[in-house]
Amino acid sequence: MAASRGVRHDAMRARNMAVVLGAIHRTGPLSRAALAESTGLTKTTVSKLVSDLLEAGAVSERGAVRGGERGRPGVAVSLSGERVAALGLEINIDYLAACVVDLTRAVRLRRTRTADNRNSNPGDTLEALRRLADEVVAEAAADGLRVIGAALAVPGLVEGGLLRNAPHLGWRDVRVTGLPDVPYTIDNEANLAALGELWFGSGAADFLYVSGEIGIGAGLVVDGSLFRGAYGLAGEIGHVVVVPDGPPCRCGGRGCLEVYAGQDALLTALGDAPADPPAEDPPAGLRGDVPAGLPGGGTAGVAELVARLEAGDGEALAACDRAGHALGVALTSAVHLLDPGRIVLGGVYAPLFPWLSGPAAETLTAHLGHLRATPELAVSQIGSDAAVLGAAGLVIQDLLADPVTVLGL
Amino acid sequence: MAASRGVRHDAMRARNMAVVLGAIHRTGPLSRAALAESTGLTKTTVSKLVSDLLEAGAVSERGAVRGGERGRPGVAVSLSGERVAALGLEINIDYLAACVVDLTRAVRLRRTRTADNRNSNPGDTLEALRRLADEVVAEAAADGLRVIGAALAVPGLVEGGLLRNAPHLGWRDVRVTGLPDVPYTIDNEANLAALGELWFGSGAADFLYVSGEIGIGAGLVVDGSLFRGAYGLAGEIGHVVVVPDGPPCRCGGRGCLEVYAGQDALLTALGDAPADPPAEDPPAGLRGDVPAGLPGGGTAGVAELVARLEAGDGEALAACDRAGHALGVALTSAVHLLDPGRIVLGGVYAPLFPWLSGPAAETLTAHLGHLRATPELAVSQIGSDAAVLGAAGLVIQDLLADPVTVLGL
DNA sequence: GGTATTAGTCCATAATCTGTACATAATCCT
DNA sequence: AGGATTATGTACAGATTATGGACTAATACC
Repeated sequence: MAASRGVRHDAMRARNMAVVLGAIHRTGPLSRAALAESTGLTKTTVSKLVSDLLEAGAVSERGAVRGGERGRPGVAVSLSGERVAALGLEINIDYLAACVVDLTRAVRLRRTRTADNRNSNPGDTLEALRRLADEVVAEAAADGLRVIGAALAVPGLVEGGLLRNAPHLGWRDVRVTGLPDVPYTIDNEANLAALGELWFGSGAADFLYVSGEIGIGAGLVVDGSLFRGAYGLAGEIGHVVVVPDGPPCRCGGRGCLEVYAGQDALLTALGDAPADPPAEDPPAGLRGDVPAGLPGGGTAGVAELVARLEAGDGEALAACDRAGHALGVALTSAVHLLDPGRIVLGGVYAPLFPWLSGPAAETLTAHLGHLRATPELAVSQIGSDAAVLGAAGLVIQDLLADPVTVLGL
Repeated sequence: MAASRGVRHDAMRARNMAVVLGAIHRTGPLSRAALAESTGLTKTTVSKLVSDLLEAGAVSERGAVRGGERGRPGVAVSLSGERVAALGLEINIDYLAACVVDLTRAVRLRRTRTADNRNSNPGDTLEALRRLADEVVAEAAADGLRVIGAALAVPGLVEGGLLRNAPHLGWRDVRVTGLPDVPYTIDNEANLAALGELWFGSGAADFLYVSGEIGIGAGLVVDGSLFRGAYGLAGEIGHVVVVPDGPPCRCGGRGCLEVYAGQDALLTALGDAPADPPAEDPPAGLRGDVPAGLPGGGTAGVAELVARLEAGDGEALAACDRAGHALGVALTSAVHLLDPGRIVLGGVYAPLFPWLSGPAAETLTAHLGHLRATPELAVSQIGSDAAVLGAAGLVIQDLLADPVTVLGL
């Protein structure tokens, strides 16, 4: 626990600045008088703070606000999408992505480069990412937007600004450098995807975002903020135990969710590579072949799976059914332990949602019993953009939380 | 999200008061000069704040502090255990408990009344609790201690200060009233036990406290604060799925941890009441009779179980082994989802620790594979007092977090 | 015993918010 | 149409709290 420091007048002012900006952000355009009302500050104080926010380009005046009442009309103050923006970046297994989001969380630019980053050289990949970033920053500048910070999503474990381990990239202990000259942070892709769903998705403030990819990750958002656990490793739902004596998983354990509902398990329905022998003695409800399969290959495979499902292919439907039931078991444990508000399925689960959600919900309801209501199962609204958007959103969040520091007021 | 309010000078002062008191609490006796150094405030400011804390009885001067250095020696300022105290209360299935803890977190009084509160009348039980509370408050007053707040631990679901449902007490929607005339809060027993372990136990700031009782609850502490989930229902480890098609649980689900490792399951080893038919088709590693049994009866049963274990009784050892393995499976899921720092076993698991921890750790390590190191399994240091102590500790915590409000400075 | 050094207090100054007064701009009413 | 009414936003004096340097106090070193 860092020894907390005393606060001075400037901290009080910084706090009030954040309170005013936060009120504008939450409630939408407000007059100075309404801001004074909702924050408990006086009109005088609000006026001074708003004038500084105007100067910094964080807010703008948008003509009169009328409530049909008598008296002088107020001047609406709203977040300005014209001056400052955030840069979101993502390195993933088969692409690089960048986006620019303005202060109103409107997506202004989005750019993706396909690239095979499996076992790539970090230097080369980062150089390509830098070019992409420079490009979008320049385009944003042409729109009058100043990028005030960046965040980078990576498919791996991040600790203290250092990418410790990204198995699918084959990277270990990589320090990211050479990005555009703004403050930046780096975080795990699943975490940022959950935040992306928070800020750009359905708008709920409490949910568990479950992202099916090669592995299966989850990010828990409680009251609008991300739960990370003691070491930042929380949400590893892919290795929750579904069957204690199930087939071995690549993690070294047995019967993990990933074995039943990972991308590879789903794609074995395509008949590509039933690599391992069938599971030994799986209990009822999870019977059937569950090879710890080999890749059916990227998102193309998922598109083909969806095509087969739509065509009513029995094998494909059975694979989804099996995965859905396994997901339901894992979600039962997750609901009891994490108590999420609702459950959002993203990643490859988003296109498969129509076939997965039924079995998953059924199993979940059966196992939850009467202790609590079954949380709503919803599909992610933003699909594969979740992580980049979440990264940009994180920068915006930081700005809203402390505008004085971020904007140098 | 409550609209956050602007802060004024008094909030700045309140914050600094908490910072100063927190520094004293964390670091132990400190001179005013050292406080100024560690908080970043000036000596003048610290002096004024300390003088108010002295007057309120929160801190006391304890003679000179010498570092062997030259110059005028500082006056050590430390938390005062002489003036203010907190009241912890607990209603449980077979007893009522109360304790008084002073500001230094020293336990000054502890009192337990055995009482059968199963399906009791809330009014009668609360009246008995009030008498107990009045008694200890009076005794504390005789010691010069002013009780500034109380917290009550109950075995049930609490929402907004209201006890929504306590199945073992047979209470629903009870509002607690008539306690001594101080501010009080009410919270779930497992949550408060976890906090008790935080403040009165091993001193770790990150852990999952697992409490075996009739049911099995858990409280997750991350960086010194409790994780509650979206609706305050997090940590229900007792109904994590261990075997998807296991025997039915009283919750309506199947194969929950509680079925394998609850107090009743453990006590069936005593041969008291194998009430239900044996489980159908449990997979290897969890084979054996696992009746969703009836009570073997209170802590007396546990004492007998321990006696048999010490005597090397095969049936008892097998029950513990089975429960330990099931616990290991559930903990695997918990570790992946919650990422706790370590795992502390309490409640009836504390006396059974020598027989449970081996199998549990073995299963946990096997299932975690190489993804992460196995968290340390530790035994709770405070046993059955955890919840009352946690309740009192919560009040102390509130005081330390905001001394101005709590002490009326 | 004198000097250096550190602790704690005093007082003038600075930063920020509050509260009242006032100019401004709209609607309402006659 | 014109004045009354009402609400917005700004100006200025006053209150609160922290800062910073000067000053007193107490101890160690020489």
